Amino acid sequence: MSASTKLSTAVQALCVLAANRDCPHSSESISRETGIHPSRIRGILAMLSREGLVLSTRGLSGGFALAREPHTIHLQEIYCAVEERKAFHLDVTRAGGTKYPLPARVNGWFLDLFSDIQIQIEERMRTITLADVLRHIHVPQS
Amino acid sequence: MSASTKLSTAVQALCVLAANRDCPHSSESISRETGIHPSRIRGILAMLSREGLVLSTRGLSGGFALAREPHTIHLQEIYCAVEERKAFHLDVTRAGGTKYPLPARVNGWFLDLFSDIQIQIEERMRTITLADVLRHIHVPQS
DNA sequence: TAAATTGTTACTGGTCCTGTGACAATTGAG
DNA sequence: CTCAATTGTCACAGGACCAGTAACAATTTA
Repeated sequence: MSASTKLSTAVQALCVLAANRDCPHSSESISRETGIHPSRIRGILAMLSREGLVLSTRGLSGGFALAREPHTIHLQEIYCAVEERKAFHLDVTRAGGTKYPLPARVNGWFLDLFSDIQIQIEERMRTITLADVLRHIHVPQS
Repeated sequence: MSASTKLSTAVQALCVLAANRDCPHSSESISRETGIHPSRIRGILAMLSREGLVLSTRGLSGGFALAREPHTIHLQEIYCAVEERKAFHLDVTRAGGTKYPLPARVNGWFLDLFSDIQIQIEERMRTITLADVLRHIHVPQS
């Protein structure tokens, strides 16, 4: 698969944060709106926090909040924060080496093609912001 | 992942078939040139055979051969013959239903976006033929 | 009749993802 | 200060998918 549910979970959580920016949201409260396990939400929002997309504070009345305006948060950032692997990649564990020149050459060609496609996809995702998503799914922004 | 090694294996096998079109190639002989297990090659070439990309004959002096000219075989056909899953897809096992409207809406939006990207990728792969691959990896065509 | 070959199935092992629980670290309230 | 709430992180089990391999029936030719 190209995109795991992590990406969807991240966007859902960001939508919750964007819907009400007055106070931080706990993983519990986000879970109540999405049905996703709080621990999972914490794990994914921690990744977004490391990339500076959300702010997190511990302790009483702590929680998560958007770090920037929704129209400045791009889908590509969310994707890269959450997914380690490339969107479009090829498993080339079999190097081939000198014994089998054909697989080495074919895999090399594929790697070039796929990294090219990868760039195309990321460019496309860079044109979509969290504000666009909110508009499309009709979530009122505060 | 987006593309398994099946796609690479399929292209490698097609390159072997294209390099010498005079006689059918057995899975054994293709294995000797690629290092891939004969059973795996048979499985993948059976998929290509079902889609009409290669011809297969059993029995003595049987084997596999290209069904069409290399410049009429497009990468997109190979891909679709070999991969069940979409190149760019999202696991949306969690339907959400009426209890959680947010995930349902976000996942629906993602499905639209991804099928759009999928179309882009397939269009790109439709512009690449087996003959192009052979040229790029310097395999002489007979 | 026998040998060679494909087509298909089953099994094993590995990797990744999801869901879940647990607990230390941190922070604010009283 | 003490305690409760919260994040950050780790560990574990279960499932899905894939690669690699072996085995065997079906088919075809010599």
